[in-house]
Amino acid sequence: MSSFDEYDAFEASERQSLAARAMAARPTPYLEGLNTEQRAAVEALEGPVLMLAGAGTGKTKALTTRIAHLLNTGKARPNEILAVTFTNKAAREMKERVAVHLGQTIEGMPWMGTFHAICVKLLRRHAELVGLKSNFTILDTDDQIRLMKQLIVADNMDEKRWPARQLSGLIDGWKNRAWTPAQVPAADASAFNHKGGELYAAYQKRLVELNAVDFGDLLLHVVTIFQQNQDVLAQYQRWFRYILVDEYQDTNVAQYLWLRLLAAQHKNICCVGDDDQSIYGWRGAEVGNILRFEKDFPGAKVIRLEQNYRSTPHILGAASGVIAANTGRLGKELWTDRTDGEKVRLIGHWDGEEEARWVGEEVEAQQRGTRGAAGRSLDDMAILVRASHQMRAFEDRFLTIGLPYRVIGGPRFYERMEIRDAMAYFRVVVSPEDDLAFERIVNTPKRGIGNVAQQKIQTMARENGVSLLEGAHLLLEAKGLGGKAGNELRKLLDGFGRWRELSRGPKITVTLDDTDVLDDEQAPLAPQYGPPALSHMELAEIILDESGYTTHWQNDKTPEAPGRLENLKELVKALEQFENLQGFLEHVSLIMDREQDEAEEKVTIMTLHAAKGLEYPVVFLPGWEDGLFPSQRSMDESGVSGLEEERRLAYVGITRAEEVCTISFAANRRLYGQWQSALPSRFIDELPEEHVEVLTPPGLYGGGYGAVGMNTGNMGASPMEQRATKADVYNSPGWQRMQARSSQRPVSQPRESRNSVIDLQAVSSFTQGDRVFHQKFGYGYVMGIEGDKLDIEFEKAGAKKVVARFVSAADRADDVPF
DNA sequence: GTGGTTCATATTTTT
DNA sequence: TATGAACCAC
Repeated sequence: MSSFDEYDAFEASERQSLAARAMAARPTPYLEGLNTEQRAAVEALEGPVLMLAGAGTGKTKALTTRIAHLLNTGKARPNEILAVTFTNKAAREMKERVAVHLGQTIEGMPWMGTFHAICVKLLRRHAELVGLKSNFTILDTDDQIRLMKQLIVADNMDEKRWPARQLSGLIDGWKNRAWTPAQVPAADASAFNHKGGELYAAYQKRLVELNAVDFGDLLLHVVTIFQQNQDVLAQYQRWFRYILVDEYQDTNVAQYLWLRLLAAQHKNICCVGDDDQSIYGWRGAEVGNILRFEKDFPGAKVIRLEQNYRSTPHILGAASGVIAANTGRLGKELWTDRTDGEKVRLIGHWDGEEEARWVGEEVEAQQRGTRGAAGRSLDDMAILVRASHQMRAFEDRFLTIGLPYRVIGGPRFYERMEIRDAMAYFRVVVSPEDDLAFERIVNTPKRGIGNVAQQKIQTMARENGVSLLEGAHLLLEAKGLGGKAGNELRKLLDGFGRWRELSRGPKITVTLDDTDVLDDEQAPLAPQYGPPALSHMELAEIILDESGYTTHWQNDKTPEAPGRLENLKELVKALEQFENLQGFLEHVSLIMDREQDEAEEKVTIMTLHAAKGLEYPVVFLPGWEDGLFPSQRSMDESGVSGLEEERRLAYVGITRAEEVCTISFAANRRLYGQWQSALPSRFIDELPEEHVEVLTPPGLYGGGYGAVGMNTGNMGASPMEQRATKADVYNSPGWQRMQARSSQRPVSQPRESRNSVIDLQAVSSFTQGDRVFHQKFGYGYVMGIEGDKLDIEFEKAGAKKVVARFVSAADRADDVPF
């Protein structure tokens, strides 16, 4: 603690001369090539700064140049700058680019990283202040849910009616708001069968017992420590002279509090963000944080970066037109001095498969080169969807035409079952008291240690107040488990004993020097053993082999098995970069991504969320249908703010495109095995006409069909009816295919919420015996009417009482579109 | 304790 | 449709 005061005193005078000298002596080549606003953002080093940086305006450039400038002018040493990002990727990129600006690699910027990585570092130093030991483990979502399930069962609750997933979501939400169990408002705590608050408290207690934290805890604990220990907070407040935050619009309350506490001393905080790109409200991000910045930090400079270096004017115009419909924006309009480029292209299709087929052909056309233009690389094209299930149509299509593609998202490397299993083995070897890991693999692969045996282990462990592994030892000693289970457990325990021996060399005695510096890479853990005779990679292989885990997948006949073995090999290879298993496990919990470098050119398919921050020359935005995008669920759950977040997602999507942006929609789509029809997205109505070119879909003549949706406010009649004749549709290849699949013919199905005309008809016109359709229950007949409720006998779902407006008439005409 | 069956369920996701 | 979890029969 005192080291800080000394440091301050020592530095105070020296710093000034240092800065003066640096300014005078060091050139600032990195300032060249910045525009006026970027330069202002870089040079406003003192005091709070809000950098409102629109898409493609050189935000990262400004941010990294600012850091370079801080260092170059001697305002701060590398270890006095706190620079936070959300993803490891962003942190990595930032480090690299700062180094480029300075023309040298920067020696240790230990406080540049994700919120979580920085919090781990802080928490390991001060763990004891929240009842943890500094070697706490970080649980993944899997562990978290298993733990909660145990608590729910222990509370005699029906785990089916009250799923652990839901509790986990609830508690995560509370942690995002920086609520400890004691701080959860009564109204919220009574959620989850009035047990939410209690279960949260029980969960936190259990975590401390396990010396474990979940992701939310990383921030929550650090905020708690700061709030309850003025002296600790004061250290860091003084230490971090300059704070920079990326993607500020994505911060949640806990992160906001964390930043506000740390910035309170020097107030040199620079937050960069774009309220128009706030798309993570559903996971706790508070747009309010960015909207409120000037109030939180009086005298803040607000700098807007609006000159866009990415996209053509038409693309920007289309994006601006859409986002303009949102309210409560900080206000910002992208512009460019470019004058080239084609309009945003809009095209409607008969169904999702036709849409996929068209996109496939378009990708191939772009690859070959169109209208004399040079062909493009597949790497330069991306298909951005709202929900991952939309990817399938494209994958299917691309597989059949042999178009190479890559899917971003889906289960990450470290989230895969086999990787988690393998890591659980490592965890037990490294920390024998890791009960959750032990539980995970005690019977994986199947070795006959089932529920009953596991219960016995649990009981033994609990009665003696020891870990499960220790409990298992006691159980065998007490001869409490015989037969196959006993034998197998014996073998497993012997294995763990052996592996643990192998994992460490001879015991040596070392005194832990209690350093209090803040600039080391990580808090050193005292080594108590010499170097082992075996490399940790060899050890990992031995563990996986001897435990029978490798064999398990070798014997597995499912098509995924070879891939899983491949992943296990990858895992062992990944160990190479770490000194030992422990080091690996400590880091890996925070690094879930592991992008493999691919040589082959591929089109990218991903969600709009995953695309934030990326850019592609050619972008396809399929599935712009009301209910899908904007998503019905968002609108149902969050009303107008949900719709506005969807709109921001549309904005993010369009602004990913550099040269060519193509929006499309389909009139019919198969969802959960049922055909659904939909109207073009309301966002399509919001595209300014002058920036859009309507393409004619294949198989249709007369054009107009693709123009649907350009007129706003069309109620009742399907846009298709307005613009396309039935003959157009019947002649389209999509329709003909549809005829062939008579069993799965699409049904026109009015949606519930948007079209009030249909709703009114529905309420007023049902009589007994009517054939009706319900979104969830399918077809049925009205058996009785009670006010606005109908008794319906559904063909599949049986008898239900349903509110009339959720049901539509299903006469024969409804079996055919229009 | 395992394996096959049925049943419900169905955004967006980083750390 | 298709996936995962829960349940029941061996």
